[in-house]
Amino acid sequence: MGRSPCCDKTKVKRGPWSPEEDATLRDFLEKHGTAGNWIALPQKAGLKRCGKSCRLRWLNYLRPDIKHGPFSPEEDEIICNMYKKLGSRWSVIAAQLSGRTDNDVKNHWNTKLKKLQLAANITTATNLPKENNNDAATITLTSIKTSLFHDFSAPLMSYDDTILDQFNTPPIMAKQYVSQYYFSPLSEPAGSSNISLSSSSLAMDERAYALGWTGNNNIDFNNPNGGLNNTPLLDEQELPIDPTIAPDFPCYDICTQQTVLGSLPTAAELA
DNA sequence: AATGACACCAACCGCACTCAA
DNA sequence: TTTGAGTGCGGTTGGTGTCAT
Repeated sequence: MGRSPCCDKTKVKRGPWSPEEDATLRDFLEKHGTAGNWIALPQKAGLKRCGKSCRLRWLNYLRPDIKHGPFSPEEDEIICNMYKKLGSRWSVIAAQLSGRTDNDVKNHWNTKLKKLQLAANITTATNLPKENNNDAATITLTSIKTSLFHDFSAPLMSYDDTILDQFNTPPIMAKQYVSQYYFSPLSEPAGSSNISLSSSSLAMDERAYALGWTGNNNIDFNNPNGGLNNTPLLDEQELPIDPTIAPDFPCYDICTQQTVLGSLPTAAELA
C-alpha cells in the first residue's frame, strides 16, 4: 500500500512563487507561525499551495535569516571538509554555515564544488607510489570522470568553474581546460600522445596541487583504466604541500608551449 | 538575430523518521 | 503496539538566464 499524498495535486498551484504569494506566506507566518501544522497552513493563509511547498518556500527562501548571494571560500572549505567526513548530509553541513540552507549547500556542491574536487582528484589520483616516482603515468579524462573524489584533506585551490565544466566535454575542450594551467615537471616533449604526470611534482605546493602534471596537446580517451601501466587510478591519498619549493619549480605552460621557470602563478593570480 | 548548449537553482518528489492518538 | 499525519531530508527535475556558435 502506497503512502497517501499530502494534498490533491490537481487543486494546488505549483511552480515558481509570485511576490504576492511570498508576501501572503510571510505575513501569515509572522503573525501566526506554523501552529505546528504546515499541511493546514495554506488554507488558513489563503494560499492555493501544498503545505510542503509552503514549508519549503519559507525554509529555503523567505526566512529572514537566510543568507543569499555567493558562497565564500571559507564556506566552500567547510562544505568540502564536512562532505569528506559526512557525505551528503546536507542539513548537517548547512547547520555549520550561518544562513545557508541544505538546498543551497546541495546546489552549490552539485554545480561548483563537485567539479572543483573532481579537478583536484586528478592530482590526488596521480599521487603515485614512491617506486614510480620517476615514471610518467598515462591517464585519461574518462577515468578521471569515473574516479570519484574522496580526499578533501588537501587545501582548495582557486578555480574557474567555466573551465572545470570542460571536463564534461570532448577532448578539444579538455585541452582548453588544461591549457589554463601550468604542468610540471617537464618530462615529455609537446606533441606526444598522452598527458603524463609524475608524483614527484605533487609535493611542490598548493599551486601545483591541481597543476602537477607534465602535459602536452593530446589526451588519451581510450585507456579504460587510466593509471600507471593501465592500473587503476589511485585515490584517498594525502597530498603533501610545500609552498616554499614552488617558486623555482620548472613548469610547462601549455598555452605558450614554453617552459616557465620560477614563475608559478599564485592562487590569487590563477583566480 | 536566431539557435542550441549549458549552468544555475528553485521547486518538486517520495522515502524515512517522529510522535501523538 | 500499531497506525497514520506531519515533517525532515536527499535526490531529481525543469524553468530561466547566459554564452557560444
